[in-house]
Amino acid sequence: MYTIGQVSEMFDLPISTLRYYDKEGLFPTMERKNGIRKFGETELEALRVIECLKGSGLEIKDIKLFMQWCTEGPATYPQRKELFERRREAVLQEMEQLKKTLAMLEFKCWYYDTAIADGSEDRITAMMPDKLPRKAQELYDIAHS
Amino acid sequence: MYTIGQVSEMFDLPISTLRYYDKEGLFPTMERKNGIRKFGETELEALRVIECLKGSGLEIKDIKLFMQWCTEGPATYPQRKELFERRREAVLQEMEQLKKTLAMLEFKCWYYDTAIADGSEDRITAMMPDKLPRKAQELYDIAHS
DNA sequence: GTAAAACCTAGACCTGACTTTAGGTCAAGC
DNA sequence: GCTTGACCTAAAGTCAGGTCTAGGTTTTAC
Repeated sequence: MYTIGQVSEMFDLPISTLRYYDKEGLFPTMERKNGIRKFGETELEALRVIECLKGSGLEIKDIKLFMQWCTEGPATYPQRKELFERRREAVLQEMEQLKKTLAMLEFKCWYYDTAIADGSEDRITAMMPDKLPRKAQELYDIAHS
Repeated sequence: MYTIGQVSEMFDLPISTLRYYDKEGLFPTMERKNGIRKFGETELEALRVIECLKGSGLEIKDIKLFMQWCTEGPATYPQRKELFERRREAVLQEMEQLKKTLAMLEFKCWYYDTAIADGSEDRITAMMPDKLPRKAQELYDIAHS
């Protein structure tokens, strides 16, 4: 069993954030001793899941819902499974989007490298949008797809 | 030249958001006619860059700074290049993080699939943390790395 | 030439996710 | 037993990124 301060160190999260999560109902079965929170294995695993679901773009109030399901036994396994399935799809989409963002950023890196070498953007703009060097064209096409 | 309503449709962004971007200084050279905004090619390209930089996690006030540089000619090419370079690194990191998130989500999908089949989590928890089936173990290890 | 649709501004409001503050309680070391 | 550090609560404050409102102007279509 850990205190809030120990958990704060372990997860590198401010104590205020842990208390906020608790207030929002993210640790529905956490115990206390004289008012002081006792974080057990359940809460540490909850925190791992919170970071994961947050990273997938889920809101706190929906994470709370999941934590609630976890207290309701096997009957909620299907809901929980479906939640992770949907988050998985959201993350895959986000990754696709990031690939385009990355292509745009790399295109812009090439763009400014070239502009610096040339001293102006004139030569590049004359090549746009479809007479760029192979590598640059590929990035441009991904970014604008 | 386009009106704010046309641009709103083209980019699927609320008109209020375009006005907000303008107020925040993201279109520093936009023209007006009788007070009415005229979006030109410069502004459309600015919007593409805004979406890209926003997607990379950059804040509006920093995007504004970039747009400012764009009005200052070739002297700011190096800053602009460096900005894209840094955003590129941020996005690569974000992608790494998302891979872990995805592994966790897929692990949890497997977890609940198995729990549903078993009717309880007992058999799984007995296998944790390092006696899981190969595929599940791989996901678990990535997620907890 | 007039009505409706599309535009404008300033400023208030909203949401999510914290963070800070003020005032108090608990526990560990001396 | 007392001080100090770690804990507690409720409630207010913060910040980013919008969104909405009220009241007014401009453009477009008849």
